[in-house]
Amino acid sequence: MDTLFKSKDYLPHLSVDCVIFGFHGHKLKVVLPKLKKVPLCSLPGGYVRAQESVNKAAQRILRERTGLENIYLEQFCVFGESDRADPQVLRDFLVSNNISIAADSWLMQRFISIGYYALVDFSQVTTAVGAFDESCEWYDVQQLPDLAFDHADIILKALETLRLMLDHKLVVFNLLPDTFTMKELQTLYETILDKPLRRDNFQRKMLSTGILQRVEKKFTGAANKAPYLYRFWTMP
Amino acid sequence: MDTLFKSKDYLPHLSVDCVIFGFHGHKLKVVLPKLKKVPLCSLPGGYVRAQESVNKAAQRILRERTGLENIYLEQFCVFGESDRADPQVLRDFLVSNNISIAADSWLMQRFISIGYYALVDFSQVTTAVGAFDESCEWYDVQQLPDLAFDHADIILKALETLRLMLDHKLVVFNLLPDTFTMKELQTLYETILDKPLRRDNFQRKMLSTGILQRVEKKFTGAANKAPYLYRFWTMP
DNA sequence: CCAAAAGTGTTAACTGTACACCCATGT
DNA sequence: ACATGGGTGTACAGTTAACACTTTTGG
Repeated sequence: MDTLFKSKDYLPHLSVDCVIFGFHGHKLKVVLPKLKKVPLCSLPGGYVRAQESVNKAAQRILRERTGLENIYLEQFCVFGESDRADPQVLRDFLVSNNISIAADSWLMQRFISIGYYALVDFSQVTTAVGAFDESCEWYDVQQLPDLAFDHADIILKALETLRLMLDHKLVVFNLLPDTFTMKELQTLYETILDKPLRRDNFQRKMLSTGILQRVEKKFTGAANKAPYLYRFWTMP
Repeated sequence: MDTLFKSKDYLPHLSVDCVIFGFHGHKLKVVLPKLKKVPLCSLPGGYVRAQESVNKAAQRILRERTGLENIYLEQFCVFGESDRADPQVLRDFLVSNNISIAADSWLMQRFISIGYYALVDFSQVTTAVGAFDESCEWYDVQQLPDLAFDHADIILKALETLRLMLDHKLVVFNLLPDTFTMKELQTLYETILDKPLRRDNFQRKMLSTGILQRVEKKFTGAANKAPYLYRFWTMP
């Protein structure tokens, strides 16, 4: 492990954790790697290189986990409690995986974590299993697995921030494919806010913002009127 | 300087900068220490102790600068560009003050700064001049002096965040004395938002929140109706 | 009585919500 | 034809913005 992460290459005591949100099957999801040999998941995270900006580090970590570039990414909170990472959890992980590192290694020290959340198009992502991961999968935000350290708190705080953002920034389009139906957009809003919205008024509200471009009709084969497909209006 | 800040006592590469907002004479102000011997101000800041939470560190720094406890304090952004602190500025400061520290001292390294903003009652604060400060004064936010590093950006970002917060959190009362007139509260809002508000509607809106307690009348000796004094309603 | 500033009543404009109906599509 | 779900017209309610009037104070 020390050979992978050399202390002089990274800033000590500082980590970046990413809450990667996706939307699939009417559910809000997050990417969580499962740690090898211990029954815990963690947030995809990493360290900041000595000459790398923190934002760039977050982008790099995200790229390593999802293969995606140019992703909507926002720093939302710093987690700086001195006891936020239970050392026993880390020890269990190291022992279970036969990893021995010096007790005074920089990896054994206290870490302050900078939390980022990313909004990605679920269909575009192929999660990458890291060196210390058994798997790396999408989990329903409402049914999170057991998480290491304070990572459940971090996800909760990210979700809170996302809800606040919905009101005054149009960011959720990053969670959808290029074109989508009004119904899909509404379901996404309902999922994030965890409350039902009126179909008719939602449609009007969205159209009134002027950021939706009606593209074409979507014929699903279902016995009903084919909905329009919309595209998020971006400057050409 | 090395004798004051021992590397093992603090987390390296990590600093906390506080934007301390106050309100006086119809102006929004911030506390800024002026550096000794160089024509620059900086933000009141400090480092995080090895076993101290980041929030606690911010509180401590604030206490050292203003003497106040239990202050409204909120972490708002991390500043993590690798080139955010111009090394020449730091060198000039050190040379001008005849401070010699090793080129590889932890203080000469790159720092990631965690930005906090504080809202304080101007009249309660007596600013404390630090060891490396020539002075420590209140400055008008609209007329900031020259600032070291990226500290002007940090103040701007803090102000933006404060404006956003105005809408959905009642925080500004921390900037006012215990009792105040409706006019003073309105002026504060106008100053932060940098736009005029209607006197009549503002009054109604504030009263409708139910958080204002009418206390007594304030006779100023002016040739007009004496305004009521209000108090921010806090649980007993 | 007048000027100045505080407080309140009233109305118009706007926004959000609910109910309705019409439209398109496949069985 | 009809069941299903998408799209839109409209009316009602609640909120916000604007104007006007009254009240209080000292000169």
